[in-house]
Amino acid sequence: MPVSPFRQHHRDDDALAIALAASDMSLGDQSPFLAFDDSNLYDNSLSDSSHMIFDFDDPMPYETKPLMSWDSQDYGLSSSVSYFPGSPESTSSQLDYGASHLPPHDRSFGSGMLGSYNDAPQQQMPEFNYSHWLTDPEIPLPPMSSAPIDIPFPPSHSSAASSFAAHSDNSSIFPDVSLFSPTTAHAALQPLPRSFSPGQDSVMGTMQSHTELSMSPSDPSLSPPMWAAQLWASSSPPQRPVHIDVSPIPRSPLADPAYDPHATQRPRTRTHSRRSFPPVSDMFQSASAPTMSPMHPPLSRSYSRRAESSSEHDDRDATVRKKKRSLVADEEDHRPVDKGTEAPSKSMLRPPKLAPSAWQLYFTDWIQRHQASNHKKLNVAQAAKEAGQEYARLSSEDKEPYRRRSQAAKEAREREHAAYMRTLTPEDIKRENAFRTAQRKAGKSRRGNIKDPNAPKKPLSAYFMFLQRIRSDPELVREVFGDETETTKQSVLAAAKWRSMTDDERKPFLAQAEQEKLEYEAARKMYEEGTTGYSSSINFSILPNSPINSIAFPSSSFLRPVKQEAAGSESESDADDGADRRHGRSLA
DNA sequence: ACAATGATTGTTTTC
DNA sequence: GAAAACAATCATTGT
Repeated sequence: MPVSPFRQHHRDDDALAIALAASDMSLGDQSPFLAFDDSNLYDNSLSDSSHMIFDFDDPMPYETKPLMSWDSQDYGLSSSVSYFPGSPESTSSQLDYGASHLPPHDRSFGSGMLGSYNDAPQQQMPEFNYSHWLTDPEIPLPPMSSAPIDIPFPPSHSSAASSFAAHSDNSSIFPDVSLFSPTTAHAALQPLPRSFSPGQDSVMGTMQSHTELSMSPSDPSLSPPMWAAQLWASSSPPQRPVHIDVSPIPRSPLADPAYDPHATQRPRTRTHSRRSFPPVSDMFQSASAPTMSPMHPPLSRSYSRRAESSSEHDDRDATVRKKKRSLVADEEDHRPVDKGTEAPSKSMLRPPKLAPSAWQLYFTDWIQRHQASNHKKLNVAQAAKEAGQEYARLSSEDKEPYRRRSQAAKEAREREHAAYMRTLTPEDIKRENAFRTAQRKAGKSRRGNIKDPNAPKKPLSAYFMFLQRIRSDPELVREVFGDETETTKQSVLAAAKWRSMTDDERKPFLAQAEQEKLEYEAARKMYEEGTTGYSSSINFSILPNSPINSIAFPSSSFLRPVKQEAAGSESESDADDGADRRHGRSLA
């Protein structure tokens, strides 16, 4: 049944609070690569780059060493934090994440770890073999270079008044819309075409008055997403001016759950990128970043097996389950495309490797232990079998240290990966997706495209809004899905329900979708113009407390032959009567 | 192709 | 070859 809009206005605040909380949480996202600003970069505060996203166990970094001005410094650092899978004893010491990450440099070095496993002379730096696994969440972080922008909570007036205002206004295009989203509720106060910030000092105010700034939208009529509007609008009372030139990161924490004040202000263009962050670029260039330079053709052995697999090995038919691969001559490999616009023949991405699982940590320990006591070469398959059996026999407590190390590594890797993804320019992503698309079309891979984490998310369609609505309400779940728990079958049921609904019943969802689409378009436009620091990857409609949950749902009772057929009514306002009435009821 | 969902299935990771 | 993490898959509609 319809939910009172009264609740909803509190939800507006809730949504903001959630978003703030999310942004707050992301403060903990302490990847060193997020700490960039120019000063940091140039005064070699890379000191913390011990959270390596480099793949040191690859031969290449050594070969390319001369390209890296920071190498010696960082190598030293990395070794100091390199994690050594030592004995179980040393392992358990890892429980203390404080300083315990420092490896016992004694026998670990001597045994040469897995490096010596193959008698190859890669003792050059055996300790780097696992540095990419290294994760130490507690390595001291560099001082924050920029303070986060204070985002005030929305003023209380944004609550009750707005939706009522919208309701009393029948000329509104989407009469019901204010009920559905926090952004739309605010939109009621500040409709799209209007100047959305009362403060002259607001970011957008500044931008609009300096349209020639590279960071400002070229189209002054362009409105930001409503959430953004609210953001600055709500800062009115004690006006807290936010100038673009003051804040290096003109993005809204509210807007982006992944917001991180330490975050790199991601360069929008390649050239800008290279110019602004040479050390970073070099770093990524050498290890994790897309290989840009034609001087460095793809290596025969990639840095990352994962990356490699996404490129060179994508022709494994195993990855293609149902595609009937047309056996057309594979002509795409004949020309090593580097046109930029065309699909490259290889993936340029070098994301950080996966963190080792508890098992993997155990296994490397195992290998090392056996290597120390047994000079014969081990058969890896045999070793895995034996170690696997031993691992299976371990008690939960015995596994715990490994689990914890794995967990720490995983978290760090996650941060690294997120940081890495944020460093990708739209061009990088375009190129990679072109590659993946080509691979898919050739039947060589099924991997999906990657998404720009900085770009605004596509809005949900009306039907998906509808799905959200159902999933958000256990009662509706029961009503529509019955006992069906499989999501795919639920989709079928929901689709049937959707099809059975009248236009009037769909109206609120359509309106909501329409509204979010507008906001998305605005956000996208800003993003594409490179003006945005705020990219909302947040989708308000899916937040737990989203007002979408309050959309009146056409319950079975509602579906009974209702007289409100309003058949011929094609005008917006007429067609919305049903929804209005429903909300009206709940209001009364 | 992608938005959400989550159980299931297949792939990747280490040597 | 091991175990576990990761990622694709499915089913839907609308853009």
